[in-house]
Amino acid sequence: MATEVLALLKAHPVFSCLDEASLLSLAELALVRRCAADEFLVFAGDRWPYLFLVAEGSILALKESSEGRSLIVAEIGAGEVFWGVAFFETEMPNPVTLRCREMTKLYLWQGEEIRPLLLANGRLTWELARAMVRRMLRASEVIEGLAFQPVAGRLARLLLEQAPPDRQSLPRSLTLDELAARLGTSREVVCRTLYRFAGEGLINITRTEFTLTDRDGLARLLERT
Amino acid sequence: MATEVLALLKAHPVFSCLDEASLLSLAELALVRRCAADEFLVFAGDRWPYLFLVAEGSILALKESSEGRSLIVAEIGAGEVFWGVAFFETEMPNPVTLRCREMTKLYLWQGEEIRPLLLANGRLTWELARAMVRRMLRASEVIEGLAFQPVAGRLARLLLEQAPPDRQSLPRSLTLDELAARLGTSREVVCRTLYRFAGEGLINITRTEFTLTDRDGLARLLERT
DNA sequence: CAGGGTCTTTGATTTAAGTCAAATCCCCGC
DNA sequence: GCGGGGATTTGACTTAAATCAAAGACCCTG
Repeated sequence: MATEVLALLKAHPVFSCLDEASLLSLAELALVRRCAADEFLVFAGDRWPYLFLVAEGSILALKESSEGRSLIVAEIGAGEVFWGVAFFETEMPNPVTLRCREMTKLYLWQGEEIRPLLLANGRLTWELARAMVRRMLRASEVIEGLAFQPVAGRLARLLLEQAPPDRQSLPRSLTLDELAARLGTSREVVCRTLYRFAGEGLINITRTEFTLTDRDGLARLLERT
Repeated sequence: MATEVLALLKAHPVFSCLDEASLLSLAELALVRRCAADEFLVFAGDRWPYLFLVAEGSILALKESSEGRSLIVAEIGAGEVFWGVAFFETEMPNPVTLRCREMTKLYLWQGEEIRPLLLANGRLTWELARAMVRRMLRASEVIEGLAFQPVAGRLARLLLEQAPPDRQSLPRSLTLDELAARLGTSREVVCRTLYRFAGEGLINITRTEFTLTDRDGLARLLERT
């Protein structure tokens, strides 16, 4: 089955720089794992020294507060790489919990196993560093939203992101609780804000989908950053 | 004057892994820059492809909202490295503004100049990646604070961090505005919260310093994460 | 030592958002 | 077609925090 990993590696911006031999040895070192929806990969606070590549499904990186609220900080979809902090800093506990959003298949590599490859291959490590920077940019957006934007602004942005730019409608695939976790608020507030948008003619709400009737209006809510 | 850079590089966890020759060529490629207090290095939104090492002074990484509020997300002190996003992702605008907190001297390297060194030297790139992970951990704490903790909790943490663990008192070196920017709130709220702490017997306030009279009490404010 | 400027403190008010509770809706399997 | 369970919606209430305004305190300079 090494064929699948190999194909994934070859197609991936981080790994595609490797020569055939390195790709093969990487493929050999890979561990496979399948997780059911809602299954946990790591809990925040655990040490978890793995780098991984999602083959199918997707994984949520989230933080939980002791009062039971949670905040989703990233979604790692098929074809993307992510890592536990301990992959780099061996003794450090992970700052986020990783949970599968759906049935997910992933390949992982333990830190010590592939460190030699990284140390020997500057290009690979460089590409990995770039992937890290891109994650950091995302974290940066989260911080900006939490610090400067009211819930309405964050919700508007989420709606705009989720709806494909060409289409105006998006199916209600996320529950209010999930939306709330992505915004860092509660389901009630999300619900009210959605209906406020509807009242202002920005969106249309039906049981099965949202329709963005005024993209510019939504975008205007973001300007106040 | 290449001696100073060289000494700094040798002492630094990221660069100390290099051999003498690489260190020398790095030292030669270094640009020096001196900045006055409050001088800006980059504005958020600019492209800025540099990696830098602070020799003296310190630099604040901050975000600003259009309403004039600002949030300090990191402080880069003497001996530490940091980078503009464009150092890794050439076309990306920087997510934070960098501003000198005081008279600061730093050495910087332009992306293209030292990329060959990084690509050729996996160990160096690896150590840089680790430095990135440590910054990411910090960002993660910021997110957690903003998402789950009230201002009081964030302030308590800041006080505990600023006071050396052995001493109980810390000079009031930061203005209320600076404190507010570190917490993501306004000076008035910081002021009130400080006096609330004083009223609860957690700290003592004088014009020149704070005294932590009840560290455990402050720490208890953090548990509610 | 007077005066301007910055920083701090306090009060009054408003507002966004969190919380608790309850009603309703809807999907699904039996 | 019926009942149960999760998800949604709405109302009422509370609270943390933002905002606006103004008064003090302090420091430096001329």
